[in-house]
Amino acid sequence: MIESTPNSSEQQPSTEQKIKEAAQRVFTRKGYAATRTRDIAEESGYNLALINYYFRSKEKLFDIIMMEQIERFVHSVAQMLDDKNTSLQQKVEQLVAHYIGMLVETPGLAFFIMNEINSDPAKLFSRIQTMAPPLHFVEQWFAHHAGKGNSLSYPLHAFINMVSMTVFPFVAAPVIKMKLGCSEEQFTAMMQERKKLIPIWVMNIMNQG
Amino acid sequence: MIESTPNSSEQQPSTEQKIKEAAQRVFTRKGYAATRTRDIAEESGYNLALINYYFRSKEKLFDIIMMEQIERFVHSVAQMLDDKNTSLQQKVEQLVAHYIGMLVETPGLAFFIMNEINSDPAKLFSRIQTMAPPLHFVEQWFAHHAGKGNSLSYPLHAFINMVSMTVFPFVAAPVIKMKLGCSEEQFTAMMQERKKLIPIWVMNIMNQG
DNA sequence: GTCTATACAAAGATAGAC
DNA sequence: GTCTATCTTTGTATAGAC
Repeated sequence: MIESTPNSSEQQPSTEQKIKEAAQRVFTRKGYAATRTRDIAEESGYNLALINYYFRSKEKLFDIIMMEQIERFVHSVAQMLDDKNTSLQQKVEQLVAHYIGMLVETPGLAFFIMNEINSDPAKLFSRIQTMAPPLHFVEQWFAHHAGKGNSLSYPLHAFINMVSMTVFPFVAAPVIKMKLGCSEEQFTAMMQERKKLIPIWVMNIMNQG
Repeated sequence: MIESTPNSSEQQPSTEQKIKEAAQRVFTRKGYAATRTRDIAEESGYNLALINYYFRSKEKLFDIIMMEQIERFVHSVAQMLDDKNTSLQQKVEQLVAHYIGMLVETPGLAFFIMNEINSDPAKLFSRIQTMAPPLHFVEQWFAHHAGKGNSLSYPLHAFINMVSMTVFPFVAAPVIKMKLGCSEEQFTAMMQERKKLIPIWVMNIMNQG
């Protein structure tokens, strides 16, 4: 195996790091399939062989980059979801805002995750599983439904709705932009509106019998 | 260019048609990326070169197959959406049920559409555009919001919500299945439940101020 | 550890014979 | 229209200089 990069608090970025950053730029610009390992080599300023030396394959390199993004996201969210001092509604508001904020800033992330989910769900799932300890949010979510006489699956439906309304617009973004007249700003503005609206809709759905 | 297939009401399937059917089977079974043109050749009983003779590339062949599926779907929906004798709520119920029904029966279709949307949105959009004449549904949708003092973008939000809640679960299906314990039947049962629930949620959202 | 050059295999695309 | 043989691109791997 390859020695993991040692330097974390010294010097400038390592070669490995520079390759990763170059790869991220190219992948973001052209997408996975259209990116050739030779493109990444050129963008990084290093040779083709170096990519293979550090990361055994194009796919592994891609996975590493995107998994890091997902991990950063999950960690940042885990903290807010485990806060004992916020109400369920506040958590929903924070979660939705956080999701949308990240997806606005990281174009292609939603698409990547969808791709991962559909090509190797187990890998992604286990990776996220280990990152997600029991959360206060989960308790609150189910407690909220407890007294309502809903079917057992209702909390799951409500959760799926929250994620759907938040994430799906990004997956369908190109089509929505065309409807709005191809403007990136309009799309972002609409998603900002949704930061306020989605929690209202979600809470309403949760309070239905 | 290649001569379009002539036979529509005579004889058995043409070679072109047989290749298309073989390709559909392989694509459905293995997914686009994992399907080799050689697999399709073998499945069809013809030679590798024939595929290229009829459809210039693997990608074009795939596009043709999936576009045909989408067209079939859009046409079947257009009729119900233009019906002057059904209420808006009835149309929503029909639309959601129809979407879910098709996605349950055609695994991978949601994923394909998502991919199309993100790789060449214009192609897909123009293709669907030409298929969608002004529909009674659209009038009813906006009329419903007219007197409500909502923001101008609210009808769009409501529409996005409907599509999101309907389609997104299929895109995220692998993860949901894992949560439910990997059972295909449970997932389908859940989507059948949603046929009834989504219209309720959508109408509630539309009736909010 | 870093890099150049090169080899190799898989898979899509094509030329040309029939 | 159909097939065989071949070309090209691209991901991957290795040998060897420094």
